[in-house]
This record gives sequence, C-alpha cells and structure tokens, in this order.
Amino acid sequence: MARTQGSHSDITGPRIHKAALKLFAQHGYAAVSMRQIAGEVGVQAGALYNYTPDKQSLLFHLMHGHMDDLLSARAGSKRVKDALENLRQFVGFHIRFHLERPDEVFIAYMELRNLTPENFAAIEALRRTYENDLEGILRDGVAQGVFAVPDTKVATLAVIAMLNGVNTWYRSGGRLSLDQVETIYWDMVRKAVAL
Amino acid sequence: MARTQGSHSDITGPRIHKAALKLFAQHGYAAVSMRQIAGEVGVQAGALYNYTPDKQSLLFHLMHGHMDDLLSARAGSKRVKDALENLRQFVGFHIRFHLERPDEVFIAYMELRNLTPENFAAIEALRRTYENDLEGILRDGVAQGVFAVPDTKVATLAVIAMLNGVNTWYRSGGRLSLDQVETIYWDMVRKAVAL
DNA sequence: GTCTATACCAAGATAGAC
DNA sequence: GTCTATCTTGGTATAGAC
Repeated sequence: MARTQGSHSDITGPRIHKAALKLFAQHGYAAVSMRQIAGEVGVQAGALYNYTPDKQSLLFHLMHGHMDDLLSARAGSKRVKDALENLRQFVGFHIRFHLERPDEVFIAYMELRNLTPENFAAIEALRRTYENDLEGILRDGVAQGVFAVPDTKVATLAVIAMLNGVNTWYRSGGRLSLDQVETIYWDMVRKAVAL
Repeated sequence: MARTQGSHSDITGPRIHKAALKLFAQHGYAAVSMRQIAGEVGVQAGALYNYTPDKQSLLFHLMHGHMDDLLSARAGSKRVKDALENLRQFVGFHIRFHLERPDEVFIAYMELRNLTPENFAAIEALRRTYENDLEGILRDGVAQGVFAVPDTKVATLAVIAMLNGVNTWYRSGGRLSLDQVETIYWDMVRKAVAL
C-alpha cells in the first residue's frame, strides 16, 4: 500500500534524478517544472529541495555524471599501435555507449545553453577531452600513413557528428541490429578517413 | 527620435519574427517570454498579438518558413546524370545554405519537441522531403556502380548528420575559409560513399 | 496599431508543522 | 524527510483607451 507521507530517503534521491532525466529529455529543461518532477517521483515539490539546492544543479548533475561515465568507460579501452584498430574500437564504443543512454545523450547536447556559464565551461572541458581522444587516433593514423585527412580537428568533429546521428533514428527491435548499425557506420568512417 | 507610441505596422511584423528567431536560437523557445520578444522589438507584449495568435504560431512560422526556403533553394539545383556530381553539388549546397542561416537551423533541430503534434508532423514531412532528395542521389550512384553504401537510408542520415555538424563550430573569419570547409567535407563524404 | 492595465495561472523556492 | 501552505515573481493572453 502506497504511503502518502513518511520517509523514503533511501531511494528518493536517485528517483529524483531519474525523473528529471526522463522529463528533461522529453520536454526540455526549461519546459519542465519542479512540480512535474516531484509528481513523477510521487512527492511534493518542496521535498525536492532536500536533494538539490535548485533546478540548475539538477541539470548540471545529470550532464556532469553523464560525461564522467563517458570518460570513465572510454578510459577502460586499451589503445594499440594500429591506428585503424583504435579507430574501429572508438566507433564501436561510441555507438554502443550512446545508444545505451539516449536520454542522457540528448540532454548533454540539447541543454548546454541552459547551463550557467560556469557549469557550461565544466561540461565543455569534459567534452573536449573526449574529442581529443579521437583526434589523437586520427593524428596517429596520419603519422603512420594509414589515414588521409586534410584537417584532423575537422575530421574529428565530422566523425563524431556522424556517429551522434545514430541516436536520432535507431530503435532497438527495428529493421537493423546493433551489429549491423555498427558495421555500416564503421564502413563509412573507415572510408572517410582512408587514403 | 524614437517614438514611444504610434503605428509601426509596416515593419513590426518582420521585426517580431526576427527578434523571436534570435531569442529562440539563443535561449530556447521555452525559456523565452513574449515580454522579452516585445522588448527586443521595442513594443509592449500585448502588441505582439496583432501579428501572431500565440507563441506557438511564432515558432511554427519560423520553422516552416525555414524549411520552405530550404526546399525552394534546393529545387533550383539542376540534377545531372552523374551521381557523383550531384552529390558534390548537394554537399556544397547544404553546407552553404546552412552556414548562412545558423539561427534558423539551430531552431529547426532543437525546437522540434516544442511544436504541437500537428505542427511537428508538418515540419517532419518537409524534412523528410529534403532527405529523400539526398537518398535519391545515393541510390542513383549505387545503381550506376559509382557508390557503395550498404544502406542508402542510413547513409543519407549519416551524411546529413556529418554536414550539419559544421554549424556547431564554423565561424566566418576563423582558421578556415568556406571554400576550405566545403573541400574538406566533400573529401570525406566522397570517400565515405565510395567503392 | 500600440498602449496601459490586468486577469489568471504557474513558476522556483522557502517556512514551519509533523 | 515530507507535508501543506505560502511568498514572490513572472508567464501568456486579453480588454479597452487612445
């Protein structure tokens, strides 16, 4: 039987972040009210402020946590000597990581302008770190003579933009399996940077 | 000398749309108030309702106008027999058209979820038309044996996603000229769909 | 066509009881 | 830790004077 009062502190915090994640992704940060989030969790709006100082912190927490997850997961990938293999590994990692977290990814790209300047700078720095990882791979490949890209920075952004596009259309259970998607994109990326 | 009262009807309408465009692109539809838009134009909030029935119509007008511009401009491009040449032309057109209208483009991608379902469907249909144009080129190329893409639909979305990425970083007067950007992206797209 | 004034409602956030 | 109640602000939209 559902309680309408009393303490739920053991799970409320995470539930608030989950609800905010879902609602921000669905309607956008600015369009979602603290009351909506509270309603989704099943508490009153005032109770949210036991877990977050304000709405902005809620957004920042979600985005920062996502970027931390991304960089941690990526840090677990081993680099080898062969740049082509590193690139193949990056493409697979990127697609899978992002498809597993559509809401987080959506927010991370759409809500940047709703961050305060300080929070924005922090997220941007993390994003830059991730991009530099890929750029390093491309630079290695150019140095090794296995890639031909006129500008590694632009190529980095182009590859990431292309891969991010997957999230806008892929639905599990659809026409293509995850493996097929990965193969298709790897094929295009590989050729795009090829000699 | 600035008037604080009186009729400005000859220019107010377009100025409202310009102000809304700028503010929506900067802060997001949901975060911008009618009062802000009015302030940017230099009228009182109530006056806006002589030009638009509501805020939603303002957004829809901007997005629909942008998609109409896109399709009209694209319709002016001549198709030739050579698929490779058509693709080259498409890439150049897309980059230039979109870089000339960063605010409109930004809104067209970011504010889709703030459209009512009916308005969303209308915009989606126009976007689909544009995508089908590119997909037709890719299909021709595959039929002619000059392109190798495992899936024309996915390749279409991948190419567009890659090209759209330009808008997130390109600034005129920066390190690269528009011609250089176009060359770099054409190089990658060409190779990505090559045999 | 724009103004001032306002109706009406919902926002973020806080206070104090339990 | 959550509730109810409320403060304060600002939102969209409308009415009626000029």
